[in-house]
Amino acid sequence: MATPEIKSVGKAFALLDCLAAEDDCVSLPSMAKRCGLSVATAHRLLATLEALGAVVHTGPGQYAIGLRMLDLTRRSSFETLLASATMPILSRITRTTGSTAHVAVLDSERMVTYIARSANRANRIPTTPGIKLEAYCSGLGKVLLADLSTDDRDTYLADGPFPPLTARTIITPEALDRELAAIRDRRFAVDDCEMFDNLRCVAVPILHPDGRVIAALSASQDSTELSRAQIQELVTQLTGHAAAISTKLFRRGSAPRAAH
Amino acid sequence: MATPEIKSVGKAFALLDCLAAEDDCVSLPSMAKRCGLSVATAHRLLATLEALGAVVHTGPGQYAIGLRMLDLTRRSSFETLLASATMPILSRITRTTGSTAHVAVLDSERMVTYIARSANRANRIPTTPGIKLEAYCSGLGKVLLADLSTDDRDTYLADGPFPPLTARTIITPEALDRELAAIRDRRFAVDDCEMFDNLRCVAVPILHPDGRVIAALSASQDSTELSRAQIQELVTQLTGHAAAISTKLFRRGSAPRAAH
DNA sequence: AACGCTGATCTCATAATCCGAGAACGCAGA
DNA sequence: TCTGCGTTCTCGGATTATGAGATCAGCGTT
Repeated sequence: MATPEIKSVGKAFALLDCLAAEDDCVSLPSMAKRCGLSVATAHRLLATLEALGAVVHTGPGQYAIGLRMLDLTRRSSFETLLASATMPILSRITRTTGSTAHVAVLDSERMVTYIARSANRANRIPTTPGIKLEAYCSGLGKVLLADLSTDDRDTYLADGPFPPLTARTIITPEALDRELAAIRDRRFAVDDCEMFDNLRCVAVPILHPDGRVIAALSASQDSTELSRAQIQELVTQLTGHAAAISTKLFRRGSAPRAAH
Repeated sequence: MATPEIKSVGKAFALLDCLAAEDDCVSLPSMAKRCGLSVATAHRLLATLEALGAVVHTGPGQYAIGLRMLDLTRRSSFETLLASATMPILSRITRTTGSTAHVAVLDSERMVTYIARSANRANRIPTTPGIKLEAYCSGLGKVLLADLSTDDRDTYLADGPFPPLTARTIITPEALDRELAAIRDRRFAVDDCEMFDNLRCVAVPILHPDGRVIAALSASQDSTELSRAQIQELVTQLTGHAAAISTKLFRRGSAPRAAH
């Protein structure tokens, strides 16, 4: 049998969810009902959470998330979490395929922010965590751009320019727009020596459960070591890893038990 | 007997504390030891937290705070928490003393940011939540300035100027420095019609358990209704309320049980 | 290739912990 | 004073958590 779950902890988080939901302050009985708990149990749990500083009881019918919760997340951010969650997987990709692997997100300026990487021996890509590079010319960037809203994408394409970094760089807004549509269609991007000569790269999206692209995962290799024929297999592998990352990040097991 | 605490929840938070502590990733056995838990128990709790998304197991010896924790605190901030925790107390102050009551913090520009207020009927003070006013001329501001480090205080005093808002406003850096020293000494500030004519105000610090001043609490009244003789009694009341707020915010009951 | 290490996972009987209905309480407004 | 709402408490019964140790899995070493 799988490891049994501590039910009290799940209930405590159900209550915390209620408090974090839009309505700022809720009463104990209403939270109890929403979480399928008896009033007595909800009270005990809230009293415990309050003693721990995770919840503050500010008055009748008023509970709120406490300072302790803020302290616990003070050193965390989506980026650092993504980095630590993906590092082991990046290492495995490098080990099994010989590629340099990257994870990146798109910032508000439409630049690609590199979150983490695992380099192979022949790595030539000058990425360090936190560095920002142009989006239009890399596999990661194109995957991330492909999921922009139509408006945002049009703005990006109109803003240009897209200077050529190699002979194969996509440099016209029209061609880039077609490329992004193709990427949305097949759910992965290929950078065929568009950023560096002789460097091929495959990138796939990392998805939020709601379908949004929240990050991208890529594997790069010298074009002498990654033939076009091998690309599809690499895509399959990366897609699996991307799904694993998504699962790891968003796993959420707390179906509120409906009381009789 | 007082409400019994759900022990599992306390243990879960002890583990979360380990993860939030400086060292980013720790192994299960080391966390178990640090929290005084058996390996089996720690494992069960971590598995539960992982299923809830509160913790991510990124690899052997690597656990980290999960996305769920970020989601729970997304809508919270110290300021909103302070506001909801103090509102009921501000109301009570207004009810029992007839004063207008305020809570405020100092921002990075040394301006007083008003967090919450409860106005009496004759209120003339134009404060709304989030508004920022000068610090040198109010009770709240002076309490907050008094706790600046010597360097920061000197910088503030040197930066000036301090334009007079009434005939009693403290306008020279020397006098303000002396006033702040006196406030540190007696642990409360009085604004004797320094900001508005005929408006007296008493302010006390709200303290972090480590002694730092993190916010201030004030009560203001028309000088015809608050004689200088009544000030000391008001201070006593406010001090009690400030201590109650501090307790409410920082309560922390999770002594890790030392295993035999 | 077998070894030893570290960390993670599982098993199971024991007993400690948690549960829930309902009653009582405190407070505020009608 | 009465009513309503939200909170707090009580207590026996049983679900639930506990912990030592065996097992498993991965990795770097001898």
